[in-house]
Amino acid sequence: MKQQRLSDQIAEKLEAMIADGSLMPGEKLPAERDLAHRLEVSRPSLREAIQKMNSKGLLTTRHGGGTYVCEESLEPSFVSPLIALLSDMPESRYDVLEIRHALEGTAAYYAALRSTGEDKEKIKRCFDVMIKNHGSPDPMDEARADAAFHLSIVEASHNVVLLHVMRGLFTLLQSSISHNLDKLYTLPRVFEPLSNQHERLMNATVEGDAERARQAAQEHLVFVEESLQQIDREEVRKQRALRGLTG
Amino acid sequence: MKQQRLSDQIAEKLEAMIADGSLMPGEKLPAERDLAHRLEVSRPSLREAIQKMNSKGLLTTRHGGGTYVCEESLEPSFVSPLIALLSDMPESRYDVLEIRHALEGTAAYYAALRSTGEDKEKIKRCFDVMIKNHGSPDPMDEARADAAFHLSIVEASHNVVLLHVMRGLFTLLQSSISHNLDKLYTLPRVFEPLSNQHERLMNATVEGDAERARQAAQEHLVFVEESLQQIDREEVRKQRALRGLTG
DNA sequence: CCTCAACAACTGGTAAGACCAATTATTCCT
DNA sequence: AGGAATAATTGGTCTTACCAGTTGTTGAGG
Repeated sequence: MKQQRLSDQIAEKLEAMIADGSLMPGEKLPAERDLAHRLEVSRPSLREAIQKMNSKGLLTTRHGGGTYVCEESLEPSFVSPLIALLSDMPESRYDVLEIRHALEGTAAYYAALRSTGEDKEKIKRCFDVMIKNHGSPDPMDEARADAAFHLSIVEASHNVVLLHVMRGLFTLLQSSISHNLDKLYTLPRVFEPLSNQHERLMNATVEGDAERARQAAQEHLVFVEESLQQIDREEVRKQRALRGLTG
Repeated sequence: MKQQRLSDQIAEKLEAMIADGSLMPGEKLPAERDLAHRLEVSRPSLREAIQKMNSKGLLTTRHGGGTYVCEESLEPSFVSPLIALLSDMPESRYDVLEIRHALEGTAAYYAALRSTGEDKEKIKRCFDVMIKNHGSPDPMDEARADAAFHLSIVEASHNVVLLHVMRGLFTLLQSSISHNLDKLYTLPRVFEPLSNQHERLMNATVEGDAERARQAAQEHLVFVEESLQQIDREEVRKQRALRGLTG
């Protein structure tokens, strides 16, 4: 019937890259000249596309600074109102874990079925980074590496909606990590089994054994949940001891 | 502290002219070269402004024909950009179903364990509304009632994060309903089993039988997924037949 | 005199190059 | 080592030119 404007095609391509996760929220786009050359279009055409996405709220541009994928408006709509809530009631962390328990099994299952060679390499890379970051001075580094590993598996499931949901959940978790979650990464007796679980999950996924992958993910989450509960219980005991001393 | 982009200033000026009636809906704008000269700006800048207003739905442009003020525009369209992105890809409906498949089972499970008497009453009310709305002139009514029913169960699971996630997913589903999803509610041979599944899900939940509730939810989602695939296949076949007639 | 096809003059679409302005990273001096 | 001047990078704008559809005119043929 008709041919689309070039700027529309460009915008569409960029939007698809955002939707399928190739472009992360907050990520910086290549420079206009660079990107125009790589997409084999002129700079004005690329600019028109960027302007359009800009007015849609998908990109933000700072003069001399660069163009970025907008993160606020791309946040899954459920996270922002929840962040405040989550820091007020720490027990809702278990709510997040319940959801992960349900979702990560499915993610691992489909990742085992659908992952490409590229996906598998990324999963292995994330695993290595996670191992390397153990014992880092900042526990957040380890938490981020952990999240990146799990998200690489979600990405390999090739379910774009799932990817955005899980990203939102991890954002949610990391924004409230200061409570107790960081302890999970520092306790030595926890790290060993955690690492083994991660390895089993990775192996089952890259080998394409869907059922084993789902199983591994679920066992992992059960362990995390139990460990957290234990940490919380110890925390409560410590608080009580302190109150005993002061009162 | 302004330093507004020139293209934004131009767009603003044009929007003001539309707002105060200087430019009537349907009216043709001067040619780009002409207008650029009259506004004392370059043509690329003017074009960027036009592109932006184009993506806002304020202007329409026909190659070689001219640029016109859109007659009837300004639908609210205040959905999140992410939702808009994902709505454009029809296959994301199946992504949503995969996630629901994982989540609703868990939701039903915990709803059976944790729901209060008040929760159970609300679930029953939503079920009745759903039955009553069957055959409504607007299929969207039925879709909304369906969503409300499922959300009432999620609510009864007393997992606030899960509730927010599922709300987001239903928004996503409803925003892309026009594709095929509405057919799901209109086919008579689909309604009966759908209704039975809903009833089994409700009964298991209010009776507190967690495992049966999870089972019912999962069977329901499997059925929905299969039905949708079948509808899509029929749609493809119909399109092929049409092409056969015209070609 | 009317019809219609070819042509000419718009109009928007794309491209390339140049220069300005703001930001960011680097380097050098104190 | 700290901070200011500077160089490199990046977005913002302009000019020019040419391509591609649309529209209106014109002129030849009925």
